[in-house]
Amino acid sequence: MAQEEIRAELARVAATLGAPASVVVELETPREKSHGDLATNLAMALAKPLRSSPREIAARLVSGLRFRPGLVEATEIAGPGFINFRLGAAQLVETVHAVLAAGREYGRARADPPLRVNVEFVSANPTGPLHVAHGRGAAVGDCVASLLEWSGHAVTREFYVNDTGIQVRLLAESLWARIQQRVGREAAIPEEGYHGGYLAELAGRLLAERGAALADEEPATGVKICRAFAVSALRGEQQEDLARFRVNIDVYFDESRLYAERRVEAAIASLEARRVLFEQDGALWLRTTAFGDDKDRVLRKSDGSFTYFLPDIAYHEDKAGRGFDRAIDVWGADHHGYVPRMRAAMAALGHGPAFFAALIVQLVTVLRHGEEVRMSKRAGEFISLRELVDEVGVDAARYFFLMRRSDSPFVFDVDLATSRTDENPVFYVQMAHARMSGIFRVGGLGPASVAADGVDVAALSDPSEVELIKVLGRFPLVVRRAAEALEPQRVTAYLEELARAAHYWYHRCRVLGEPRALERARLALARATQVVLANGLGLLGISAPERM
RNA sequence: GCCCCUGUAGCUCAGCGUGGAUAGAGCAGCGGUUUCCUAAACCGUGUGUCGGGUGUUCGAGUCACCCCAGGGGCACCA
Repeated sequence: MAQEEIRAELARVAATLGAPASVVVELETPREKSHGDLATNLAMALAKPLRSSPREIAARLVSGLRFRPGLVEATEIAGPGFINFRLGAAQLVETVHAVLAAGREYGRARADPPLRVNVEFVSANPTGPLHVAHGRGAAVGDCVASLLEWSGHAVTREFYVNDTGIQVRLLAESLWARIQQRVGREAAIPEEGYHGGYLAELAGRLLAERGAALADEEPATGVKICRAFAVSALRGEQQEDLARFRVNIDVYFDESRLYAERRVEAAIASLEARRVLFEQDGALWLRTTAFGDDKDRVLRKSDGSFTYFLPDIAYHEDKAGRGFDRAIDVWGADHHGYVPRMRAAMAALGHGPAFFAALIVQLVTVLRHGEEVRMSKRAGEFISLRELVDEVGVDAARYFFLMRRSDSPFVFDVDLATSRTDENPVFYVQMAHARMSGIFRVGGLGPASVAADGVDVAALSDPSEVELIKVLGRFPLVVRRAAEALEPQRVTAYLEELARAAHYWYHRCRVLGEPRALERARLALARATQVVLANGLGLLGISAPERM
């Protein structure tokens, strides 16, 4: 692509001027059209290390640049030292060619070096159905994973299952109480337990499976049976919900495995070897303050039991042990205070700062008919992911969850998500794709039959098509930036911009029935636009409909 | 009390990590054009204390510090 060629040439010339390797060559698309198609602030970034004025350096850079014919039409130095590039007209056709040649692969990149990345998300306790906030985490985690795949990395999608501990015990006791109630006995659900109606339903299923005699078991035995049944049933439901939400988890990692494989002891031993543990007041502490945390943390309490922090450390150490170069966790907002200590623990174990990253997913509130739908898990009333998907569909749900930064609270407007107007961004983007498809349908042409060969450059001269092609050309850069920043909302923002350019072009330029050369050129552009829209939507896990 | 997040146009938000050219988009509003491969689109229209202040810098929405407002977190809980 033109961007990569220009970037490489800038880097080459900068090196001949003695630029340090630490200065990264970045190209951007200027807001102001008169500033050209691409611009770099490289000369300004080099001003300090080269001890010269930005404009002087810019002049030396420009005089050294050698581009192949047709790539760059004009280069100019502007403002405080920007170098602006105006691409040659042939670049437009090259973009169309590149899109059509790469097809479904357009926008994918090769990583250097490719990394093994573990993206852990949702990780809900197996204590109930997934709710809307899990849905947001699922969409974000899945899309971040896809972005990294598109950038050439090897990604594993992972879900951590808390199958031990107090929450699961309370779940089992709550189900046991429901069993007792079913057979007409007085039984109270533990105060801190699970009061949702789904447990009453589970109790019915369990009784049907095991017979009424189950209720006469010793409580200890009964609770144990309840526990196994509930965890398995609820986990199964969560998996179904995720599958329906088009999320495919590669690895479900059970917390119990950490104990079975003695990973917890191994983690203590590793920390011990690094001399970052100390004992105080009968407890075992990790000196996280030596790694940026604001206080030290207990790993093993004075009563001998572990805090939750320790298995979490063991779990992340296990990820490293499985060969992952990066561990990216998608956590709910209530865990954000946990980030510094986990980062500190990873540093204490000798992992570099790039190993661990946490994405915080903020709360979701649901708006229906202009009113907030209140959610409270404790009272057993909340909107499940399933209900939301039933109401708005997978496409709208995923798109909405992805269109804002994950760390800012999100108001999900159900009415907007289901509206068939251009105010609804997912409708607007999908409609652009459907319109491109419509051209081929009406023309009786297979989209795949369109080739860029023989396309007459000069034919695509309307400003709307020049603009559309430039937007198409930016897609690979957008994907790369979104992957680096772990920010899916950059892709939705881009798709809206692309859809806008496509709708604009569609209304301004007819395709079918134009003179032959022009029709061919425009068919190629329609196909290229369709491909990029489909690729972008596919990256987000959203369908690209042929008609709507 | 300490920590984190948020604060940008009437509304919803980009932009902040890597400071850079007159701070952007969508929606809503106002004025106009058109009704054609999909169900409306297009053109024009913005006097924003970038929450406030101080500082660093040739240059700050972006970095540092302080303050204000809203939300979240704080444990030998999970």
